Amino acid sequence: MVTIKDIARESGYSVSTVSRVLNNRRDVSPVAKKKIEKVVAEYNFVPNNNAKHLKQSSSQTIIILVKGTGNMLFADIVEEIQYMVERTRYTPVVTYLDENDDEVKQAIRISWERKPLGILFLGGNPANFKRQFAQVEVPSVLVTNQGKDLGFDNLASVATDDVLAAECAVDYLLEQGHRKIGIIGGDPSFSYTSMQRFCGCMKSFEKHNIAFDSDHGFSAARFSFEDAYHAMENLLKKNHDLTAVFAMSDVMAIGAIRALRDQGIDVPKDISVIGFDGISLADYYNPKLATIKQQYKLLARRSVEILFHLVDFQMEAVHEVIPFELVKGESVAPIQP
Amino acid sequence: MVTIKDIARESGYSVSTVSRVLNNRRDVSPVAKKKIEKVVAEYNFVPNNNAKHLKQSSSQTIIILVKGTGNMLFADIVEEIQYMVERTRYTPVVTYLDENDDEVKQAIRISWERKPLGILFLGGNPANFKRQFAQVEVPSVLVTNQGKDLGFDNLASVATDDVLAAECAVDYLLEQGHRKIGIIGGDPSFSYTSMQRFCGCMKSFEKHNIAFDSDHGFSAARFSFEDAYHAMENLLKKNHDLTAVFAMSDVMAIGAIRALRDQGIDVPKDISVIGFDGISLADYYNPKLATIKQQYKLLARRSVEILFHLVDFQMEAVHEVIPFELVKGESVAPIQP
DNA sequence: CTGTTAGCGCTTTCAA
DNA sequence: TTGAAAGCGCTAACAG
Repeated sequence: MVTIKDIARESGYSVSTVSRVLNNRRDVSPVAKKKIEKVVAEYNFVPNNNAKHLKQSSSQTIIILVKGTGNMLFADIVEEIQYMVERTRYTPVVTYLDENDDEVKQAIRISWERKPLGILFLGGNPANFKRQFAQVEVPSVLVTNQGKDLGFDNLASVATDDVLAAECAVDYLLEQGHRKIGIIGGDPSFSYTSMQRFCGCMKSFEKHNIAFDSDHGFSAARFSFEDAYHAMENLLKKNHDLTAVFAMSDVMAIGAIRALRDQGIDVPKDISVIGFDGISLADYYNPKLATIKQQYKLLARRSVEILFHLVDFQMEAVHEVIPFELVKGESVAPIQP
Repeated sequence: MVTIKDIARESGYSVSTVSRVLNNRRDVSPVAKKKIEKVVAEYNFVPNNNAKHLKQSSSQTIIILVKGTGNMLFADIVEEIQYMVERTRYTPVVTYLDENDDEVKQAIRISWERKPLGILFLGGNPANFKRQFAQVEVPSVLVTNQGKDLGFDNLASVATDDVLAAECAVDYLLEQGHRKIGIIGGDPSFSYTSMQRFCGCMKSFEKHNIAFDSDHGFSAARFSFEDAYHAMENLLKKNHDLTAVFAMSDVMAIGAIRALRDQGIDVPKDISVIGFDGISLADYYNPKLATIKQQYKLLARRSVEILFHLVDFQMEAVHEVIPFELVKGESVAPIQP
């Protein structure tokens, strides 16, 4: 492999001058710059990042840590964030983590290896933050999860109010006359988000004086079509008089609708279904999904802006709530008396 | 940050012994191992990968290079590949590349930085391979793209026959009596895959002696719901007597169906639509998509097996074609005479 | 503007 | 079984 030394030798300059050119420093004569760039191109030289980051004491990098590759809402947010960061003097670096990874552990490792200026967390478990976030010294923003209760002064957050949004979804079903409502969602004891949304549902039921038996009315699933499909089957078995379902994500809603249709049950004529997230697929599905639309562009924009305030001006970490929107779609119908 | 030196000092052993323990070498006394592991845990020590890879002459890593985060077929394949590699003595590392990145350039950089044993390319442009793949010295497999014509002896391939598969899709539409067929796909001059699939369509038309005017009958789009939606609108404007559409991906098919329905056109009663890929969403959509199902599990399995043959036994690079399956779904109906 | 020098944290000989 | 020492390729003072 060709190294910076080779380039130095071939160009007749020293390694440091080559390094300067590679990093676009201005304290290099145009002649040297030109000559070195020529040799670099000729040899197809690519600097070794390991060596670079090993030595480098800081970078212009913003890390975007995405937990869950398959999350379509995150995909939209990431794209928007990348677009925004790219047009600043910082460089976005997207890193995808497995659902089972500890995002905070990874953040610690990455901060120490890459020395980023800031980190944006897409998805994440508050438990992991409580345990170790103190070791992350880099300004960070928790996106789509509230971080106020965590109380770290280098951790801001930008999120939809999951409790309120779920409450609103169930309110809508109740307003349409539904009383026998099923819930499909993530396991509240593992997924904080699911727990929040579940609480929202309960608030709505209580407000309307409706009894809800979670043994019967709730069925747990991971956030996939297939799991939701089975959860819906499960729900049908345990409840013979359901008229509506709240699914904690649009993907789940679609899995549920498929399960219903496969049993000859029409949506929304026989059973209404409302989802959560407002991913683009929701609009392309048949029927168009009723859902709680998270404003992904605004989530992205505010996250970046707040991170930059932390990075550039050492501003205080704020916790911002982004309003959601109830999209009525076509998958919910009123109960006919 | 705590480094290997700190661990050495605290444990009373030398840096080399610590390094041995960290890398699970067997030439360490159980006593030393135990003591060092205790200190490592206590200090929450994580080795710096930059330093590690900088020095390390080889690793047990298999790199999975995925071009296109949003590709749902790739998501399925990646998951399967990861699962397979994890249960061997190798470590899978998934790296996502932007659609605009040069995957071969990245492969060169990564080989040089990470010293992997092998690389699996998901997606990629033959032009990039022609230009620079010679510089990749690591055994590789091109997944979902044919690599036979490229003629590199360290590049195998495992793919669906795109030409044949597209031909089969159009054959099916013709068999159902359709004669006015529109095509939505990627730009054949940029996307090799799209070009292949387009050729397949042409073969079918020629075989059946059907004239096809690509100015009218073809509309280009990127592989997204939205682009396909507009491509479909476009197609409708230019053709008033369409009875069927071949979309080069399931995502495109869904975008197209939405566009049709939004104009009051029913699928499949008024116009039939067939997709390509066989992603899980195809089964969950309404109507269930007619599509060409790529056997993603088999693609994944054979890719890994073939790569291991290259790595472990320096076997010759083979080029395997994986059979596809025509799924009839519900989105294609015969023409009623 | 340019070169010399001293490491970054780790792995890997080589000796002991 | 262990340790000392020599770098991996690069950046970042510092001196000129």
